[in-house]
Amino acid sequence: MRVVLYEDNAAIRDSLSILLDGMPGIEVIGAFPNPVNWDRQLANAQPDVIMMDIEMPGLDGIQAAQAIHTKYPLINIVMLTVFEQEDKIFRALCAGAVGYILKNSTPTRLIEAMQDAHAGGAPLSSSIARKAVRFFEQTMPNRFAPSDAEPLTHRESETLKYLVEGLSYKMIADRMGGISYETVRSYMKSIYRKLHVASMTEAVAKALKDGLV
Amino acid sequence: MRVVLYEDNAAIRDSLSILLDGMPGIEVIGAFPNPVNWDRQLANAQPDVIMMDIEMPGLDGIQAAQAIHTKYPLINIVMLTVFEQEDKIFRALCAGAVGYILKNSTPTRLIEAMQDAHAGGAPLSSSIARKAVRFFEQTMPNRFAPSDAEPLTHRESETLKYLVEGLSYKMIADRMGGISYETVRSYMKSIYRKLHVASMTEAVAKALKDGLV
DNA sequence: CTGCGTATCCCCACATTTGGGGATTTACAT
DNA sequence: ATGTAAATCCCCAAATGTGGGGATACGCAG
Repeated sequence: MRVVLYEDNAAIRDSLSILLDGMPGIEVIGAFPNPVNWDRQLANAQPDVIMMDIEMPGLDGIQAAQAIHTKYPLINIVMLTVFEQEDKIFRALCAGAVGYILKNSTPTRLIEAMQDAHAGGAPLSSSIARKAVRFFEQTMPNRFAPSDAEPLTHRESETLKYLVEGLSYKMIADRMGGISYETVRSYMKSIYRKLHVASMTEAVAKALKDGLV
Repeated sequence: MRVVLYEDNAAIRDSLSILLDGMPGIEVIGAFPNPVNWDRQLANAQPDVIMMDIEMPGLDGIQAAQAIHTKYPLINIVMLTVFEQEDKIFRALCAGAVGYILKNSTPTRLIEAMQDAHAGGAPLSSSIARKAVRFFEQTMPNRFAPSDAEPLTHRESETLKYLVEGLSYKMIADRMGGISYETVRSYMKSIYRKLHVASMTEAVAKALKDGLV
């Protein structure tokens, strides 16, 4: 398991480096005080896991995580932080981080977390995992719920998808292979009936809230 | 810690009962083959944790979980299942379950899971936690992201909120204290400019995707 | 006091959506 | 073969939204 560290505090960075490198099966191939040059630093290194401090002077670890994750989606990024702040947790997870570990964790826990991340898990503390789980319920209470709604046909789903992308009837007609405007209208009428809505905005809101897209 | 079990297989139900009841600090106050009568069964019992089988003949454990969670939001519901099916996981979490444990887990792991749930954690296997975490990134890549968008004024946010609820300009005007249709139009124009959109659907989609509501 | 932003309102012309009717062809199952 | 569902197209009239201009009043910072 190849690891890269980003941590501004030199003492912590060195301790982590030594701790991780001392484990069999773990190799620290880079340890930097900040991720400004992540692109260059990761170009040759092919780390399996990155441990990223959130609080770094002058640079947001979460934004760095987002950038890195976009370019290297296979690298498992674990955020490291002192405090358990809900907003940062969600921002980190949305940015593509797979784990969120507190700095005061035991060395054993830290190593476990890295191995967990590498093995396809998501190292989160219990209370953080609970916050994440609660989020599902709060954000999408209907999503995946057993629904009694009539299922949309293939073309109707397609229409709805384009609608959510903000296209007008005319644009949708074009995008669906140059079919007629009136055909799109037909699909929309069916969608309205099946979804129990009466306007584009309602359809879009329902599609997004219920995960129809 | 007071526990109630729902599991149709009598053998498994009895084993779990004995296993859990044998632990110090754990008391099994009910064990039933299905949750049809959950309302009566839970009225007098005040369990801290419910272990709910997902696959029960004639009754969906997830729907039961939803009903129970709605009435008793403080009870920690842990789903128990044989297979790790992604759709069921998300449905369970959206229904209010806090954990998702496989039946082939070790007795130790099962007990840990119950204690974790009771302690405010979320007992999920590594791979399930990863799926949940991935979900954040896939569903709301922009949500919580540091945004450079112009902030909406109070009235604009209000307008956008109603828009997402599916209201028309006229209805929004009514809902906002009987202000003029033209005023709503003004707000919409500002919203379009600030959000870089040009239609109600785009505005709604952006509002929901970026968590502006 | 002189901007600046916010909140409120107005007009016109044009584009788009909505609700109500239809229609044909193809495919698939009874 | 007969019916049902999907996919495709059409018309009309009315409602609604969009883009372009304005306007007044209020409060607050410089």
